[in-house]
Amino acid sequence: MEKIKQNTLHGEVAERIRDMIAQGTLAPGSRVPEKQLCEQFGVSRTPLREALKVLAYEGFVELLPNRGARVAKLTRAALKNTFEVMQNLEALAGELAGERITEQELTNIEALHYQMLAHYKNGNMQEYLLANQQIHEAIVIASQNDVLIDVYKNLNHRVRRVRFTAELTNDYWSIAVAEHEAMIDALRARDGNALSSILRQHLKNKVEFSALEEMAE
Amino acid sequence: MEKIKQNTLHGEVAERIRDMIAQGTLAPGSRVPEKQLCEQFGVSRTPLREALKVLAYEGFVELLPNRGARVAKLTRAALKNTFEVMQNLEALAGELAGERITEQELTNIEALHYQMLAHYKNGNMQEYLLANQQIHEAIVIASQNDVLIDVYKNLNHRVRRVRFTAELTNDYWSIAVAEHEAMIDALRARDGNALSSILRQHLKNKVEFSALEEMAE
DNA sequence: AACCTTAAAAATGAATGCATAATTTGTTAT
DNA sequence: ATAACAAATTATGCATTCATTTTTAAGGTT
Repeated sequence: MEKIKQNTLHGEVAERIRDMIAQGTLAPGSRVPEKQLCEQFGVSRTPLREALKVLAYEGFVELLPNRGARVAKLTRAALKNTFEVMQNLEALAGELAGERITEQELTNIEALHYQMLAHYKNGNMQEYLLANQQIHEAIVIASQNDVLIDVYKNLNHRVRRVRFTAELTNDYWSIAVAEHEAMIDALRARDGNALSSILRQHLKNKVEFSALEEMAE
Repeated sequence: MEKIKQNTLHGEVAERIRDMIAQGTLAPGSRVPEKQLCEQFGVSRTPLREALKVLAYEGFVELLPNRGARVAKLTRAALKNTFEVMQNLEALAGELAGERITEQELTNIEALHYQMLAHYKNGNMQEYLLANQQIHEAIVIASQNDVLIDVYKNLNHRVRRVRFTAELTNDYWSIAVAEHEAMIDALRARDGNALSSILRQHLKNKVEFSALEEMAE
């Protein structure tokens, strides 16, 4: 995985810790050992602690006074809540994208869509999920609302671990693909309202059928 | 104003800086002088810098590598985007609150509502806006969705400066009060859908009529 | 006088050091 | 043997210090 070069040390450290949490190297509920991570990253405690403050506000860890940081548990309730919000944000994004999407963005999403279809035909679920994810992100970006984009990305970050470990049943998979077809149609027609309701339904199905909530403890 | 006791120094510092930004003591676009603030608060640079990392994530300041922190400008576009998202989040909150609000929460909101009406009758705009704000927050809390609550509070924080400097025209003010009446009715009936659409309209009106977007530079 | 170059000053980013709180370990008493 | 207490170890929170970068200022050149 190519890593985006962060200008700041604490930013780099935060990114590394986020990865470790997403990959499960740092188990949920476990404490974050400052000293050990410092040695591992070859940095002092100052930038590491700064990174922890940021991660705390992003919801990746929780800070207990005089007890350091613990990896936040992604409880079932938290996952449900996060999806509930993301669902709504994507619906808003769709609505706005209908009015604001550029030709180039549309072309790009279409390309991703066809790639995704190919992965579906090949039964390649990992690649499918990746393209799928990129399409959803692209729609959010097409909303041209920076605040929406930021908030969405943060929430997406928090749940990315479960997003890519989901198992799709064949039945649901075909439904999802059909819904994606409808999304593309709505985008081409610049029909924000249609796109919005398709997205809302799509994400509701996703949570229901892919048993995403089962993935949290 | 009573201040909530923060356990951590950096949390306390962050709160103080937020206030300074909200009150305009730290002007938008100006740099945040670490040394000066350290002396003023009587703390060292470490907790102050930790606070700045948090504030950057919250959108109050922006961090430039090797150039420290600058107070983020609340541009008109950013304000518009923020309201766009908040509007949607409140609509979602209303929908959920319809299903989930507790008796006690409802009673509390009713009480706030009557307080607000009193301030309206007295023409006390500051107090009105405060009660208004508390009602909106209470509805969001009644959604029982912690993620939603967190995101909403953060966005609300960012725009609080303009929220309380808004000037309401008498015409709009009476419309707003009527909409609030409808909100209370919908809540009492536990009608999430109705509440959701009332909130959506209410917030759209608020932005339009109170000329909130004019308040940003 | 305006502009560029260069040196001094100030500010930032990160490492280290110190005091305090929490955790672990070892001992003793029941 | 288990539980409770106490000492030692460890980790955290904050202050201080050091190195690097940026900003400011001065002096010289055109």
